[in-house]
Amino acid sequence: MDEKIDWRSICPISSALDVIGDKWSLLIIRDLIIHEALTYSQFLESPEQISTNILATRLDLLTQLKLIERVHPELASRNNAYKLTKSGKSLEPVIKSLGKWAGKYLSEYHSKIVRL
Amino acid sequence: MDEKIDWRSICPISSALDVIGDKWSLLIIRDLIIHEALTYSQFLESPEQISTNILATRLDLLTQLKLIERVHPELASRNNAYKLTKSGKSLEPVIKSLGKWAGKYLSEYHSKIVRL
DNA sequence: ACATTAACTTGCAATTTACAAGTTAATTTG
DNA sequence: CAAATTAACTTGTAAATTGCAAGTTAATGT
Repeated sequence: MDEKIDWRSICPISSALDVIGDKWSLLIIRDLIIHEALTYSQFLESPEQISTNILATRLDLLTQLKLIERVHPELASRNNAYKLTKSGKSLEPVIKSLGKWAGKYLSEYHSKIVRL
Repeated sequence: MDEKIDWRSICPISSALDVIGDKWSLLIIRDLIIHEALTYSQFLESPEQISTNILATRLDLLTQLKLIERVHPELASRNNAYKLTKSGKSLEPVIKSLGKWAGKYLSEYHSKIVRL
């Protein structure tokens, strides 16, 4: 599977969204910030309940763009966890400030939201 | 039009994505960071070419959640621009650091991307 | 060696998005 | 001030994406 991205413009913000502008990609990154390394089945345990086909295509795309990689690139995929690359790790401050924003400004609409 | 959000979990990151986890919402915010205030037609001029129905539904949702508001709430919609609220404005550092990330880590895949 | 399980893949229905065209009310123009 | 224009949407429908259930395959455990 070799996914090509259709870049909408030269704007870096738009380009970031061309890659991670969806409801799932940043949750994968979030899980890897929290847990350091996770296998395919472990991603499925997150409370948001991603479906298997979406998880597979997102892991592929994030791997292609080198936001994540296998812990043991030389080995077969079974029990071979994913971890963040430097690129993926550098999204950590973005994701954390997004979480802080949400805790502050969305709690009015979502009473159970956790505030970091 | 009264859109209800289906919050996937209590996680603030997940909740942020429930609202702005798509390819267009943050571009609307981006345009308002750059231009301070924009009308419906002016949003359509951005290079990414959002379609009219998507723009209308996103403007509604962002208005409902008070990330944006009308410049003149008391007047009719024609020529009545939108601007950021405090909530919307506070996404500015998130969006800018996302842009910086993209300029640095996506230029390898998107040769024309602009680096901030 | 046999059963189980992890990591996907596939098929299809339900949603969402994209594109084109149409509607309505507020200006602007003659 | 009547007619033409335009801003701000709305609607219809095709295309693409997502979500759900089930199936496949290879590795591992018993």
